[in-house]
Amino acid sequence: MESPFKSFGREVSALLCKAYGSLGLDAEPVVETPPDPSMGDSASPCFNLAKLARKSPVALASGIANAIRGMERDTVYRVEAAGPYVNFFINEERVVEMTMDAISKEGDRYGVLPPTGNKVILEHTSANPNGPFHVGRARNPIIGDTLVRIFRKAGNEVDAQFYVDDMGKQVAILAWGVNNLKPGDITAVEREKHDHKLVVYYQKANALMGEDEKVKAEIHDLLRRTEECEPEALDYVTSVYTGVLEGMVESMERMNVRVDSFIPESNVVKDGSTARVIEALQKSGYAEKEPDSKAWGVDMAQFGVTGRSTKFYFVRSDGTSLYATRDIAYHLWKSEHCDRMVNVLGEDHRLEAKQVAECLKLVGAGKLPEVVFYSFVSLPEGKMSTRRGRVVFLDDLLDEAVGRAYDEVKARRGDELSEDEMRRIAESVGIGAVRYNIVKVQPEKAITFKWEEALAFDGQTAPFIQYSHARCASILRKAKEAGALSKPDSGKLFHPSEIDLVKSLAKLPDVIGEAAETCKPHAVATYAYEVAANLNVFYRDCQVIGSGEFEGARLSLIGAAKAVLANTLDTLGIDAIETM
RNA sequence: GGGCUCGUGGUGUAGCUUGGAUAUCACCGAGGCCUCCGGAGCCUCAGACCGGGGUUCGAAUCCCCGCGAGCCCGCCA
Repeated sequence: MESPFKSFGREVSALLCKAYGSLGLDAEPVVETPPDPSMGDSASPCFNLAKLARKSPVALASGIANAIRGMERDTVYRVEAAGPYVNFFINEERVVEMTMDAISKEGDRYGVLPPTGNKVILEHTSANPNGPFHVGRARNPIIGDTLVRIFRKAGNEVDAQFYVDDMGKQVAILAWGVNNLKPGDITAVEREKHDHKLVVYYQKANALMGEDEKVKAEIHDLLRRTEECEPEALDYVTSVYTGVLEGMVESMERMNVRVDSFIPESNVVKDGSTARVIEALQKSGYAEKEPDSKAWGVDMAQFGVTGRSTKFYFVRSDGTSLYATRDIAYHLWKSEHCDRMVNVLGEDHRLEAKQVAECLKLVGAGKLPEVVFYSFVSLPEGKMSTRRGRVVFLDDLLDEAVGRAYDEVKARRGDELSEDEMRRIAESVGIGAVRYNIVKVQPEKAITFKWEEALAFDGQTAPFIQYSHARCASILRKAKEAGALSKPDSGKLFHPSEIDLVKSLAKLPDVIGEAAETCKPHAVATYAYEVAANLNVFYRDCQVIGSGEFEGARLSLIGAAKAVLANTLDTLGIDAIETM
């Protein structure tokens, strides 16, 4: 069923078109949201009509409003001319009825859109499995997983894919290090997780490679063998990186991030698709061979790329493929297995993504990926750098957040909750705070990591939203204990705070749909806060339990708000807890 | 040198796609609110569209020129 605001929006446009017609105005109506709710739910400015009709916008507005007042209406309750604007007020009774009805029918599934029949392959994280996540890299799984959840709620079948770079330099260095260095060569780490224990081998091997020609030669030999997909070489690196990957998966799982498929890069070499991509590019007419070399490239200048070098190579002088070549093959494969491709990439991949996209066109791909780029997270003292030891590991951030959440719960409710309950709540609150803090900001904005912001539990944060949800749960529990028998009656909802809350609940399906359409996870984060804030205002203004004839309606409203908060939090991958 | 992205109160941030009325919200700061369903809450006050041009009746929003920050310009990934 269509959401109240969608119906309203369509009706407003239709009414305006009819009014324009009856007044002989040949123009496309403009509809916008007024700055203040007291001015209505939608508005149409009449400035652009002034020239056309040779009348003042003020006169036009009142003429249009008068014309519309005579028309039959459904969700549009009131039409008013206010200066040069025509303001439309939604029929609040209908909004309440439609929304409460939908929520009571659909329950937890309210906000889940009907199936689109589309399959979406959403690639995210795809980090080199050579060490633990730091908070910069953590932006990828959080944005990615939130998008996965958004797309699922928007009615799509989604495959969340992690493209594992098993042929690259990073894993080769790691593998060499693990197999050639002794524990005495490296500095010990406290954490038992494999990604933390193994990354030090990578770091040491990386350093040695720069000093020792023999090491460099051995690593390059290994790299050459993995690039040729020599089975022993691939097994060799795989046996090492799986340990790191396990550690990374563990961190992701702790954050409620789940990947459906791990696709090793070597797949697209083994199955011959990379070779086919190379051939297709060579025949495309846009590629050229380097003289006296097997190397091939496409000059990207013809596609608007500028800079010191515009040449994009897809075959090396020794005839082997490059990372981007294989990435094209991978994307070609994806394009044949889904209706929509979405990638979450760091901003450093912008040029590569452009090169891949242009080449996909050249080889006749049916569709191109939609890419969400995110900017990097830096520290107040500068760029994050693993080499210089200037990093904050994700695991440390999660531990710290959960620890602080634990202190908070213990201080508030230490005497009524069991140790186990407090631990569970702390985990949900701490993890939620971290996820929300990262996802609430537009991906393309750079973030400077500050502990006090990452660990904030009040204001626009996950704990605030979780708290609102728990508050609903608490009221419903209390009502049940008190044996509240009041019948739901949405006709009894008319306090302004009740209406505001219902209006925000009504938006959920639109918010999900729009977030999926525009790939904007932060829109859901903003919405979650809006609902929670409206809930708290309602809570302040309206007594629920013991409110007599209003009790039934208000209990339903609390139930509806709880369902929306739970569903919205779930979309953000944050636990909707019953108590905290 | 060239390109891409970003720039909104002290700090962080929404709005920018599709120009429109008084620019959203949070943190910090100042002041206030529990005999009442959970104070991780609520209320009041203070404070911002990087600069300059242009388009327009109208620009945070579109265009151009600057400035500042990030990222990229490898037969690496």
